[in-house]
Amino acid sequence: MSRTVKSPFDREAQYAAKRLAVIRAAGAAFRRKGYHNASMVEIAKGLGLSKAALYYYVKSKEEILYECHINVYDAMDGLIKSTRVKDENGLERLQSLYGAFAHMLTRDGLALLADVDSLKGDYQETVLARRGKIEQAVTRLVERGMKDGSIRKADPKVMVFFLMGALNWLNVWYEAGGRISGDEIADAFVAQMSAGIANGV
Amino acid sequence: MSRTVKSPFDREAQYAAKRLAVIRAAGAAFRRKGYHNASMVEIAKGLGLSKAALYYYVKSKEEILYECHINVYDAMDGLIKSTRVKDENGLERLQSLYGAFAHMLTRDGLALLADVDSLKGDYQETVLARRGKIEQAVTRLVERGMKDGSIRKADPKVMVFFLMGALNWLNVWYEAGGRISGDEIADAFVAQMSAGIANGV
DNA sequence: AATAAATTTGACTCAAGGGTCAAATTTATG
DNA sequence: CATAAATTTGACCCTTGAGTCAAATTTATT
Repeated sequence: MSRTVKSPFDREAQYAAKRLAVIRAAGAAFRRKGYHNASMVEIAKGLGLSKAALYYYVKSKEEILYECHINVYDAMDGLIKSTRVKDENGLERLQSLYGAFAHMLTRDGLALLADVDSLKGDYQETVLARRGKIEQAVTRLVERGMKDGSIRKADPKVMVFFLMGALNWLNVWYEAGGRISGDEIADAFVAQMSAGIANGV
Repeated sequence: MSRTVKSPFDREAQYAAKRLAVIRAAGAAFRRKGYHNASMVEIAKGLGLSKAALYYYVKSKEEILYECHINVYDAMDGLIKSTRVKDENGLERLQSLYGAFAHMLTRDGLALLADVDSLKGDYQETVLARRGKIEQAVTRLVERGMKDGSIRKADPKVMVFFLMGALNWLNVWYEAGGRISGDEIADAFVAQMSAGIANGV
């Protein structure tokens, strides 16, 4: 029926959607087997395409990896903004944000990849910069909490690395549809995170 | 001088020492650039050798990666044994162990590598099994703590993954000789770990 | 149906890097 | 010193996998 929508927008949208599908599929493969162990042919086959077709949507394998990273960081940036609530203290905000992170990472499609080393030049710089931004935002929340007394005083950087580590590791062991649901993970992570840094006074 | 010690032991010891040096150097490179981005030629050059010489000490690149993993797990097993103290509750034991882990990982030479996916067959199975053993040991401590009341009740597995994540991430961001010392890291990690899981009742 | 644009592909090129080997070099031993 | 064993190497082979391209196929447009 309305299969033939012809707005000039349609073509681009179609292309963008397929491009995204390529990136998602590749990302899943990267997560499962690692960047270098997942070949373009495999990824293509998984989508019912030939390798050459992938290059119609994408410039290089490295670009795919780059996009995978950026997609997660975009999502995280979004969560940082959306969990910004006026009348909450540092700890409360961090709880919302951390829970949102955990929740997002347990949904299919988005995963924190480890292979930053496989990116070169600008790609790597940009990704590291983006990751740095996220860490900064989290660090600011922690510092805020230390000031308002909701978080105990300690080295904020180390605290944040500790917390981000748990998130990064999440994508290594967690598999969707397993014994534990994403919601449960998120709750457990928030609990453990906040107990670890809350001010016990 | 006593440069010419000739016990039949000497030759083997020499060989073993060099072999270990190869594995250490490779491990450092793997950590810095990732398994696939560190070439055998590079590793060899770093040791003032040719690539071919490496193969006198080692069967394959994969074997090196395997040994790197095993070395860490051996060390961890050692720490598990040495921190086993009779009259301590679960939380106290876990504090000792976790601190020992963090301390070890901030010393040069040993690092938790991420590239398990690059191992095939028995290599991978063994490494995963070893990692599993470590996680089990930690999980047992957590469960013990839940029974003796020192650790709050929750899903032990998730708790442990959270904690192990922080350790795994450690090797990504920590660089020896930086702003913070290994001891400080260890202390901070123990504090945050135990606050996160301690029983607040 | 004819034409043009968008997709897709098979077949190919090419570089990188792991691994091998016979020969050279160093080190120890009678 | 001569001989043997232990190390090391340069040159080479070979597989894997990323990326390319002209041609084929599918999808829209007139």
